[in-house]
Amino acid sequence: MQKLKEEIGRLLAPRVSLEPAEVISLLEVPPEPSYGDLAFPCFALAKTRKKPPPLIARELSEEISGENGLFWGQAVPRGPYLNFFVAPAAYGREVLQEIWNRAEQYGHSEVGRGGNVPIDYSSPNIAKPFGVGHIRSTVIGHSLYLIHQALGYNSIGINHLGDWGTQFGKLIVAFKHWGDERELKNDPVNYLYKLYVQFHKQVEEEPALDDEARSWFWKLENGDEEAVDYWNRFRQLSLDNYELVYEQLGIEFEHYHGESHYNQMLDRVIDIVKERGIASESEGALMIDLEPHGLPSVMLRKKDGATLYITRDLAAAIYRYETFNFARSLYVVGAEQTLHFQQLFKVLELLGFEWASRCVHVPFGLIRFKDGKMSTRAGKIILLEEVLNRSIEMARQIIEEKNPDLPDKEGAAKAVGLGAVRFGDLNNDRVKNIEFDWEKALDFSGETAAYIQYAHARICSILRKAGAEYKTWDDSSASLLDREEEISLVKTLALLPDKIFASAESYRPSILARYLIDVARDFNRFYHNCPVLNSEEELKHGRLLLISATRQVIANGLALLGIEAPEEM
RNA sequence: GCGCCUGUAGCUCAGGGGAUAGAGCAACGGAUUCCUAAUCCGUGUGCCGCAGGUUCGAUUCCUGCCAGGCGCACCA
Repeated sequence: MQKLKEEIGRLLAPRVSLEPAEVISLLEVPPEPSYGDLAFPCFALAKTRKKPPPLIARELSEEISGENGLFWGQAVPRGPYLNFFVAPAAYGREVLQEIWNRAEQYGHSEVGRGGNVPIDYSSPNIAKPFGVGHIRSTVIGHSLYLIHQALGYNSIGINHLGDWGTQFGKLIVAFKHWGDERELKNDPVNYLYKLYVQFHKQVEEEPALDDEARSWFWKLENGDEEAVDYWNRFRQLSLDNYELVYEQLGIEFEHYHGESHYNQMLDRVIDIVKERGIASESEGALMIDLEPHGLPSVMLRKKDGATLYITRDLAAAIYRYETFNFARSLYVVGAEQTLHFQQLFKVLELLGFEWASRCVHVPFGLIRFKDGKMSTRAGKIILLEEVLNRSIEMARQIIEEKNPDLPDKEGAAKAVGLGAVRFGDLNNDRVKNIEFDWEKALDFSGETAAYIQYAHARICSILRKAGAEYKTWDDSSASLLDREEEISLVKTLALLPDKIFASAESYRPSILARYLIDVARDFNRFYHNCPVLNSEEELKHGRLLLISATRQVIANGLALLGIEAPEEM
């Protein structure tokens, strides 16, 4: 599509006294394929030419009627638009050949120029179970990691574990009051979670527990041996549990720098803030006044000397800059923390760090039940493990029913089951809240990962049956694709690079996810109307090249969403 | 009270100054001598939350309002 645009740009630019780049940026895709493939709107010319746009469109079409386009067949005026139709032979050959040549690299680029992009994602709170709420950060973050990598950035996955803070005081108190060593050994994470919930129930009757918890956290921050000992055990037990989930999801992090990692930097952060004179003491606490900037003030140090979340986040931000000198620094964290990040970035700016503008909060909506928000404290939560297992089980059942002779049922069930869960989090705009619904989470029809994976598997099946002699590039075969279903599929395949880029620039993997649905839909229409293996020799070769390119696009796209593309299912 | 986000078909959601506003689900009806029917084709539905404003043109941009969600100093 890019070459077509460039050609139109060169052609039109001198006739409308604009730069080719300006013409290209004006081009749009008509709402209806029958109107054409690219449209040049003439509204902008109306003022300078003092003519109504429809007349300009007609005149332009006459002016260029003698020109022969390489990639466009004809240019037809329609109302205020000049509509260009692609020349199927040249265009199809061009697109398919690019995919053929670049293969796994198709859609990738070097725009990132190796710039470091630390991505803070997943980042669960230690000693709390990994619920479906965390999966959004994990899945979206991981996809952004892969997408940035594909654009030539050096992605750096950081699991900013919530392994510090008052919650550890609470856990220690709960464990000392009600803890049972045997139960802890048995099922550590769920047991710690039980204690956490119990603490919050009990504190309503015994408010003193809160003070006790605060004091234990104070001890922890001051290196009390017993406190540190508890902390170490709770932390390690939780980590072991998370790693099982990450392994299942195929995710690895470059760094497991939790909040505790920044403890030794906190004094320096406080010093820097004092040096710049933006902090002040208030009722014994250290504050930064953000009121002049339209934000609530933040507290860096409590009156008892303990630090807060934002203090550690400041340390983390500075650490990331000093370590990675990043091109961008992403925080894939829930929308409920938007204010926190506004405050964080504002403080960085007040500290005079020009790189503050390169820090980006990538927020996402909550997962909710029909009757309200999930809450770790209240024990209202669905475990991710359970969702993943049920999803895989459901996929297994469907395979048993539809394709009982499949050789690798287990592999396919895993790919489809995990893909469904991931896709559910990726296909809608991330800022919207999601209502958790088992039926929807386990539905494999319609706009789902399975729809895309199925198209991929069907293509693989056809390619397996085709002889080896078709596994070569052939110019003339690739030029034969002129049916509507073929052209429309080719045009969709041409969009992958744009979609990957757009996903990165807006930090929205949903753009890529939705695009892959379009690819699969276009393929299915083609598949139902155009026989491949039963076609006449040269056309058969051309169609094999087309579906081979389609397979490549789906495989490349799904890979960037972290979803497997099985060859059979 | 203040701030941020959301409001599009019965449901879940795409789209995003311009050409008749689109998918999936659900409902109903069709398609398999043929490459896996997890598919495809057809049928119906919209004060694009409300009211103003900018514009040749607004569902899209601006302002106000309404509704829902989230957040607002010793949690993370």
